[in-house]
Amino acid sequence: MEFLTVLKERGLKATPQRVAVLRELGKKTHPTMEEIYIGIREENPTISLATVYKNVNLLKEKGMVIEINIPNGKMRYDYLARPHIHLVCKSCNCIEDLDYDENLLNFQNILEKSKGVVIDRLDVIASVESCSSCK
Amino acid sequence: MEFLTVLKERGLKATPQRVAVLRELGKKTHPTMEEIYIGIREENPTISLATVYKNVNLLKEKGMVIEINIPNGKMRYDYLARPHIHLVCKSCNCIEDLDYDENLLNFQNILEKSKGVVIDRLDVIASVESCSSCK
DNA sequence: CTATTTGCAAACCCTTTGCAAAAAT
DNA sequence: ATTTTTGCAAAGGGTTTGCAAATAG
Repeated sequence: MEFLTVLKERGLKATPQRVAVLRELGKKTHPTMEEIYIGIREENPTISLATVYKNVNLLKEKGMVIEINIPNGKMRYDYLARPHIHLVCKSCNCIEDLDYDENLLNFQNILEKSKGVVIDRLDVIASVESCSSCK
Repeated sequence: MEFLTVLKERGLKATPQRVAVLRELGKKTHPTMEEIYIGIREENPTISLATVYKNVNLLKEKGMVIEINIPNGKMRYDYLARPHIHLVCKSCNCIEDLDYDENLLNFQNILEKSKGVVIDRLDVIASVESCSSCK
């Protein structure tokens, strides 16, 4: 299993609960804490919500997971394979992952030069009222 | 006063508390709910925190105020004169407003065309570890 | 005069914490 | 054997709500 290696690399113990959290986050669903909890409970009915919180936060600190802070919505979480941005639809609540494009990289470079800073993190959330999959 | 007109246009009553909320948000400080409350109390010591919440949320619904959802930080609010993006510094907690540039507009256009959507809102938050004003 | 808004306190999330038992290395 | 992690229940923090009194238009 890929996750076992990834955890070992960061010096984290591979408990069944932790692996389950990673597995849930690995699905392309961008779940909330609650949804991760509910998802895991189907296979591991004894996991506690507190454990989910602790693990997601730990994985976030280790840079393996990011928060997606959707306008007027609950916090969602995503397994971070590589940096990407999010397209969220207010009608069907779907979230699509998109790669950075050239324009966004240009934007970032110009900003870094003009302000004399190093951008550590660029959160981009594009919100639409309805998308192609919800009509 | 500008705010009185703006409120009237949206059919909202111009209570002293509401005007004070707008005045606080008009400062370039990107305050939290608590900070708005504390700021107003200096002049209007009887305002309640609940009233601040109610007003900020109402102004948000009416499109006069936006939330700024900073990674790992409290929610901040901003009087929305015209759309802009935010450069936040983790060291000094400052937030600088920046205008959209050509690259960002290109990015938005391309995304709209390729996905067949209309972007209703584009939240861009660039985070830096330290900025020019905090060394 | 009527509809909205305020302020208070209680209720309501969501999230974190302390700690003893369990599990991983 | 040592350190980390779990699960529980309680505490914490921010936000919302219900309602009577006050205020704006």
